[in-house]
Amino acid sequence: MKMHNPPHPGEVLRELCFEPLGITVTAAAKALGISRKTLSAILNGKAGISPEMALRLSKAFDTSPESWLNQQMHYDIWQAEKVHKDLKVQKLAVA
Amino acid sequence: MKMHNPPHPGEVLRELCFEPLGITVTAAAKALGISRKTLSAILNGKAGISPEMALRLSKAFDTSPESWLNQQMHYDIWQAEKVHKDLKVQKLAVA
DNA sequence: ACACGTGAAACGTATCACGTTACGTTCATT
DNA sequence: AATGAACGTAACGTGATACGTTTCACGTGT
Repeated sequence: MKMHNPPHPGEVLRELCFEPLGITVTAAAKALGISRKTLSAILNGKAGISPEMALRLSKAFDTSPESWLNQQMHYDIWQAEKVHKDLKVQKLAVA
Repeated sequence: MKMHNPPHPGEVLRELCFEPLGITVTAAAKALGISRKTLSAILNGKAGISPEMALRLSKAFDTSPESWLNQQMHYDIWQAEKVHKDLKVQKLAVA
């Protein structure tokens, strides 16, 4: 199973949660208890979703922290695969 | 669904992958292309599994990076819930 | 007794999340 | 036209974390 260019979790957040609610970034940041800059960075793909942030989102939107961190994980793996294409690792388990 | 004290991914690594193979930490680190210290820290719960490390493990053991980062994610969430018990967040979505 | 593998600590570097403060732009209301 | 809200962004500092090299102390086997 391949992942093709997974979206940044921040974009998903914006499109799936914030835009439907019509809430401003400023207000949302205040509700989440974080700074506007931090939220802005996430929504614009400049920052990832930390475990603590996943907790906040799960409480605000009545979801699971896992759902947010899973997106972040897939994004991170995809990024890591791009950057570390030439990763030389010896096989340790029998084939 | 609650997670009760999920094990540190490093312990799982040690018990499920390294002990059965009877490989030394030094040799495994060399095979993975990382320092012995870094591997030691992971196996002893002093460091987490980074996306890049998950990639290395997946190549060495013919598994998926997701399986490793998933463990790390659950561990991180559990930790975050312990530390940030009193997280005041306003509900944003309708109940 | 000596060498080797191991765990762990100290130290340095790089990256990243996060906060505060500040600036410029755009848009809407006055 | 002017005021203020909302937004993106930059600078700066802090703390956490991953990673490396070096070093030290504890074992075990030769």
